[in-house]
Amino acid sequence: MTVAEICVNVAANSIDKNFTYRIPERFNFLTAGWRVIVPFGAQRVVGFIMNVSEFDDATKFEFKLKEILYVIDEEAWFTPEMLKAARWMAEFYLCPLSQTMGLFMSGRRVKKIPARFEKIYKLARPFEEKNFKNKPAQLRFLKLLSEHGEIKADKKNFAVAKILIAAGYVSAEQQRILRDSYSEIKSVPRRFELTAEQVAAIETVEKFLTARKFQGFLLYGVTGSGKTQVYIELAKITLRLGRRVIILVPEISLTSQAVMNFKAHFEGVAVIHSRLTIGERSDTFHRIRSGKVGIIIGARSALFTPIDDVGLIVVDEEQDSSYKQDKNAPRYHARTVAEEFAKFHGAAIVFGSATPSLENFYRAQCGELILLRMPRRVLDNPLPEVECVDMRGELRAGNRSVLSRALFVLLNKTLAANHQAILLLNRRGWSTVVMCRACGFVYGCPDCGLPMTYHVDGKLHCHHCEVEVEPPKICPACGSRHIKFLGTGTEKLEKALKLSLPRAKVLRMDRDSTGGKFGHKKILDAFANHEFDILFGTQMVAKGHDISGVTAVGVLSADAALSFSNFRAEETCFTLITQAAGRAGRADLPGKVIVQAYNVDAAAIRFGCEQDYEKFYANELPQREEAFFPPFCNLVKLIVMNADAGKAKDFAKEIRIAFRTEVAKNSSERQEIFGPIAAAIANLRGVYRFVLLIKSEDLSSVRNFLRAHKLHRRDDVIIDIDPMTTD
DNA sequence: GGCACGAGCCCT
DNA sequence: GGGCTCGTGCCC
Repeated sequence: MTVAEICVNVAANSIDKNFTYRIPERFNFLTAGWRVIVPFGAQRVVGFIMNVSEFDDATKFEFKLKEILYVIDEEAWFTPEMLKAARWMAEFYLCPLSQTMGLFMSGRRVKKIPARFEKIYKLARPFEEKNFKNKPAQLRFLKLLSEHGEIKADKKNFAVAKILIAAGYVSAEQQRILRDSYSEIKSVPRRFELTAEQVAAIETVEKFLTARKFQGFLLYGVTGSGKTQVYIELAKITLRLGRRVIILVPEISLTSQAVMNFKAHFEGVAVIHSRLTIGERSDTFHRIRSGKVGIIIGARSALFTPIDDVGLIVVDEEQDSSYKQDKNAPRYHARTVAEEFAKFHGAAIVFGSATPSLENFYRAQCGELILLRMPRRVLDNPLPEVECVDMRGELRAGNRSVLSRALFVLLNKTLAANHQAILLLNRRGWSTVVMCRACGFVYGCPDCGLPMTYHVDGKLHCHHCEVEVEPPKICPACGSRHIKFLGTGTEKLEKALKLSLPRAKVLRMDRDSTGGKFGHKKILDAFANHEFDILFGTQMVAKGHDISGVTAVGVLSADAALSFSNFRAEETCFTLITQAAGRAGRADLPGKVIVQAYNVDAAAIRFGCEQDYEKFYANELPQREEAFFPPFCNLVKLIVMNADAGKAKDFAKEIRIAFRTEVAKNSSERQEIFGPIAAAIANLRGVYRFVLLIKSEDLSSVRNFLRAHKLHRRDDVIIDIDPMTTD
């Protein structure tokens, strides 16, 4: 009798084991990696074969064995490397195996189902409250429905909805989820003379590529030092060896740029990211499987492309926090996962950055990663000159504008010379805070409580949950009419620029102005063609593009990031300044940068203006060690949730006590736990959230603890390994 | 996720 | 007593 160990594709934290099914004789070809349909309870679900084994026909199992019903594909969907990777991820991030397997299918969807649907409930006919006197849950649900119009089906509302559907009050519909499309980009190769440093970097990596041996590298090259050209040369070598290449960029918006660079040199380039349509994705997968593609470019989900024999993985701008999936499970860091995948494949992994993450630079110092330095710009272009402006001085001098006098002068000079400028202001919208002058009440999002931003459309937007509401005319707390709109976002900056530089053609780039297909690309192309003089916007204006006419850069509110009580605040601030400054003067024109800040003495601002990463690193590292933060510890964040604040807090305290007695006391390594404290989002749609923070030198004992208490199987606890924030 | 089961609750 | 609600635990 042949038996398969199967991971059922059911989205439930409570399932953390595989199930055994008999393989009928007609499916005797099945091996690990195939996708099948199996009976599961009363349902039929998709299952992934993890393992196949033989048993004596007389062998009795403790349970009644069921049979595999159907086979989905014509070949195994998962390669052995993919199975290994999914298993490793589920263990490392303490999430269900089906979830990490799902990543390799771009979600849990199965190929043969042509489109993606979600079940929603709608009100079918009006209801009267008096008819539901003894049915509080039904009434609550009906009220929610009439409020929101429609509600997504989930585990909690299933039972109530079923009753109401039977009674005719509610109808259920399958709603199709549609996605954006992506099309082809063409470009012409540019000839490059490699610098000595580029050649040295390429030769170092090449040794490991030809040996097909795993090794990690940190390509530390200043902005404009030609990192992309190194990636391209390494890709050529890898393809010559008959192996594949994965190029990761932090965001989907940066794929166009990367694709353009690579298409100039290679035929088989595929783009994979989460916004491809279903048809495009399956076409791309088909191209990859048929061996026509050697290079995959994309955001973090490109790691999960069905591809075998990977020889090189590049993680460009490796310090970027977009590589961490924070909002939903599995909360993985693409940097960590990419490196583990490289190990499975015997591949080289190259982390590239002008401002490496402290974690990786530390590892390079320790010799764990091989450090490849490129301290000079190509063609010996000079780094731009940076001037820091103290905005307190501007106020004292009577300048209340968002632009300092120095920046105003620089912009005028730049315009007069017919050059271009980039301004960075890392906040969207018009006003960043809406506050009552009488009592200090700050208007928060009805869902998550975070401060709401006023936009020119006249509404308050929550930048966290996309909620929009009308701004209050009177203060909801004290009734005062003195509502004040504070802080400056990109929309207000736009007006300020148009007023003070009326002849300049200005172009705003932020999440609100980059909607639709190729929103980013259209804006950057228009700017590169010099249809505009000043490009301004959020951090996306500072990321990885190379526009030759830009000689001036302004960083407004450079110290804004420092106001967050995050141990990475200094690093984020430093990186932003350096990356923005790097946009200036990349061609033969010298660049000039003005950094505006209040807190001009902060180390991040000082070293940022000097564009000196290593000084910043030398200053920051001892502080991390002193405070026992990464790279000196591993962080694990637990968010404990409950509609009852007391219950959530009590449970969190129980966990803390257990951790201290079971782990902290018995470990020879340093193990600490802090909290519970209210989470940054202290209340999400009526559910209270408390944070416990674990700092550990030995993650495995932390994982054992979490498993022993089955915390990873609960729906009221979020486990975030290597979180980006500590609240 | 979906479903059965059963303890507890209100109704007539 | 009976029907309904809602939480719990199982599914090879």
